[in-house]
Amino acid sequence: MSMNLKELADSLGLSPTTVSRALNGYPEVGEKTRARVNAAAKAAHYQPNSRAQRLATGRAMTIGHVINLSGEAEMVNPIFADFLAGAGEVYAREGYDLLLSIVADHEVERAYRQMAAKGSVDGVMVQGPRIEDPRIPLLDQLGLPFLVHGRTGQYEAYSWLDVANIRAFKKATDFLLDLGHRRIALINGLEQMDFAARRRKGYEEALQARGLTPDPSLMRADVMTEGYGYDAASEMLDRATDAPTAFLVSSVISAIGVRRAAGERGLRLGKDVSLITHDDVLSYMNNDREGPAFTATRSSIRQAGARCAEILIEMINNPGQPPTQELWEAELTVGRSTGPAPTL
Amino acid sequence: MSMNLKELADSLGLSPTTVSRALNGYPEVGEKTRARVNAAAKAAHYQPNSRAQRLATGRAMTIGHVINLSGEAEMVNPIFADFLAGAGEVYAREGYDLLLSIVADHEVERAYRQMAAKGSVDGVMVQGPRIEDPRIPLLDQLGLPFLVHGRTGQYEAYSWLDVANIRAFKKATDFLLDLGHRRIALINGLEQMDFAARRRKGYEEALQARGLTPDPSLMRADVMTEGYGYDAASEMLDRATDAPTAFLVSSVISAIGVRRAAGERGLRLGKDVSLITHDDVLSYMNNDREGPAFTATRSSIRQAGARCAEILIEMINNPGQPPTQELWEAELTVGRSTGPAPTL
DNA sequence: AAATTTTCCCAAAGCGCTTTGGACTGACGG
DNA sequence: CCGTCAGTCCAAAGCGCTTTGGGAAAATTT
Repeated sequence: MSMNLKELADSLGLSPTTVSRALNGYPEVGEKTRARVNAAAKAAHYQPNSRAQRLATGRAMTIGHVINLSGEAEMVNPIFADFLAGAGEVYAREGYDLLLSIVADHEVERAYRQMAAKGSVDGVMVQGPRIEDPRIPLLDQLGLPFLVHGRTGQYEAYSWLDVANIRAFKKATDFLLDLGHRRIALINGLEQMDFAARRRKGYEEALQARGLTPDPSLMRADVMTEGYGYDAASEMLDRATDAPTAFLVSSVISAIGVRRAAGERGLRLGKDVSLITHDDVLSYMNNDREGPAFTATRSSIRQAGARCAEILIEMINNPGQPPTQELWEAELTVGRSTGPAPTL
Repeated sequence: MSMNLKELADSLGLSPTTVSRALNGYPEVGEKTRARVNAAAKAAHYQPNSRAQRLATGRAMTIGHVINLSGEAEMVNPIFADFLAGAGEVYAREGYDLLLSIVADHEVERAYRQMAAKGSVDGVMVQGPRIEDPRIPLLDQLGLPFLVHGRTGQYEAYSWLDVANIRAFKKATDFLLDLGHRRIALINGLEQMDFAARRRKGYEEALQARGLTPDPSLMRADVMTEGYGYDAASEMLDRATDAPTAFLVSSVISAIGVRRAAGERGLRLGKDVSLITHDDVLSYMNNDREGPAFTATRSSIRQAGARCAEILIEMINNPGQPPTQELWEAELTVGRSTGPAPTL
């Protein structure tokens, strides 16, 4: 057991009250005394017991992240790791702990209710919102401060940070159209995900603006694994007629699968077939060695995590403010995976 | 604010003592009373305030995971997500919270010291141990129960769970040798990592057992990104003489990079060049659609996470026991990425 | 029927902090 | 010289739970 407040106070000949106030920067304590206390605390490596501190202050100094395993395979979305890294950095700086709860879909509600009832967090971060996401009204009702990374369709008054998905995918589609591509496939995330719906919208709007009708047979939606990208691209590329000449992919991981499918068929990326992917700038999937391999709409998930953490802490410290909403643009970086549509 | 113990007790005409005991299963309470209390607690959705509970019991009911960002790029190792998913499931089942701290290398010690001093965790999980890992003596000194996923060279008396890396890579190398390969490249993890050292040992032992001398120019060690696998394989495959005919890779992610390098050169996996990878069975990198794409030594990181959590909780509940040590075998599953060595 | 034990419950004392409400200085103005 | 007022410090009361040490009633023994 390490030293506690009372022992530290005794060793200084002061009361716990004064020592506590000195350490927490309250004004009712003499400057020489404060200096003495700080020195002694540092020397003794004193750290206030967080369990006691939390009970006394009524604050958990903890932010909750509930991550739901998606699909039957109960997959962990790999972007969570980078998002957490960004957010965790800010939490540490601000003295907050990060409570992580990884649960199956049907356990999510219980996890939030429990966090609220047990008082183990001061606020929660919501990731990967659906178009209609029950978590938003739930958290509203529970009175737990929360920030959504992404947006959801139905509600208005909540705080969020999102990338401009519609504009990003519109821009990407325009880029491919300008290169002469007309049959562009969309390898998207699950349809109920809000970001996927927005990206599809951007894609469709760009096509329609040029008088093209989106072809449902070129649009796929699923959990974005490597295998999914491979399967979807394989099927499309093997078509006798009307195979796509370009792919628009929602994740670097699936893009790798698309590249594999193309490679196996002897198709060179950027020559025989083009590909643009959304790039979350995942640290272990760096798309930027000697120039980006994939042309991509990019927006760092890690920076988003950091900013989300800042906003949420701000919300917790200043309750009762109107919602914060922040929209980030994704930039289109041209890599080696795009080129003019092949002329037959 | 939700209901607290005192209010619940008042509503039942009982003392907080009795209600607490009833809920926690102590024998000093009548059966009818206990039933009444449980019913009322359920009806009121009563959940004990965890801040108070933790202070009173002196237990944090929390396990700490300190994840260090590796390398200059401060990368998040993607296997953490799956490991956490496995462990998190067990924690939830056992009523433990998961405190996640993601910090740069030089902050790791501070993170552990703080957890110990502030009493915010009952134990910690150690991942990715180095050959000489300062965390082990540190945690020993701090008196914090800990479990290591992997092993470390220098110490004896600590608890760990590890896969038999030497045997796994020996088996994989033998498999390639049996196929006639003689120039086998090793695309390994960072040298200071214990698992990487063991895998190299297995690889070298297998070669030496056949009278072959390991060729340093065919051995690489780095953080296992996709780009690293691509670069290493590209360089080796472009050699005018003595290019490898097979690759042994420590991670599916880097294996994807190797595959890309081979593909770009028109080399077919399993025909022109062979590849065996270690497969942590990451959920979003499924290597098992219609038969495994890669021949692999596999061991589920997620199952390891779950088992690690069980062991650690066991250790926390029964202190003073001798260390638990568990060694898992990795199975070699044959996929489509291996074939006989090409005859020139 | 008295003595003992068991059963079931409660009052009160913590857990280690923060925070409220004084109390005691010395300085300062009238 | 007394009253006022900052300036410093402390005692004590929580925060919401668990746990120790009884105590009264009921059950059992003698």
